[in-house]
Amino acid sequence: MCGKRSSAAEHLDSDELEQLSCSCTEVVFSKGDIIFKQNALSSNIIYIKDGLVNVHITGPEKEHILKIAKGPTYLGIPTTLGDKINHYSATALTKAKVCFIDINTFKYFIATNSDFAFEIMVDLCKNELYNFRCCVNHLQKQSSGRIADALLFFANDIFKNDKFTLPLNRIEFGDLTGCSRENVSRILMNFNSEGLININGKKIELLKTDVLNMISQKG
DNA sequence: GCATTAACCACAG
DNA sequence: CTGTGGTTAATGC
Repeated sequence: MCGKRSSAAEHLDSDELEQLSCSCTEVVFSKGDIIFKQNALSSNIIYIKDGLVNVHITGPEKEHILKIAKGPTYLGIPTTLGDKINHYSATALTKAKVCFIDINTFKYFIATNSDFAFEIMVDLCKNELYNFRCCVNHLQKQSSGRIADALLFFANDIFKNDKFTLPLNRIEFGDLTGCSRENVSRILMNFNSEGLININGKKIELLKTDVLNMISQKG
């Protein structure tokens, strides 16, 4: 039985949980491992129990990081139910425990348990709202605002700490924020010399989150 | 015009 | 892989 259940799975009864654990395969991925790949066939619902995952897509020009997902969370419901092939890839950024849930079992729960289905819908809705926000931010904020956003995101949502080690290199951080790698370097160094952050390679400490918030909002 | 922003290129640790 | 400097193009006073 799964130790880390989703809020949706809280609505399953013991028979259903039994059924879920029977149709669920747990895999442990190491840092850098590909969990699923864009353009490949997908036939499982992915549930991250634990770990950080990079969700990225190859666009017409270059690679773009859609989001950094932290377990416990579902991943790839849109890419599994929305089409036969994956529209994006997922790569482990840390060691990650992942469950592959059989799609037919998942569909069966959706069909027979409305509380479960509702929780899944809420999850998908929150995701869509988040993506809408990301979309305007990327289009309307300038580079320093987007980078401040990303720093605050890692501190507040991922690590719950103002001091953390960035799990990305500068190129990937650029792919996440929509900046060139050179610009990422420069803006980070600027923040550093202005005393907003303390940076040592990938180790970052946010010193003035109030100013970073200002920069994030002003664009 | 002049300043700002940001991408691209090249080169050095 | 990173940081830096020069160049260039677009945009806004």
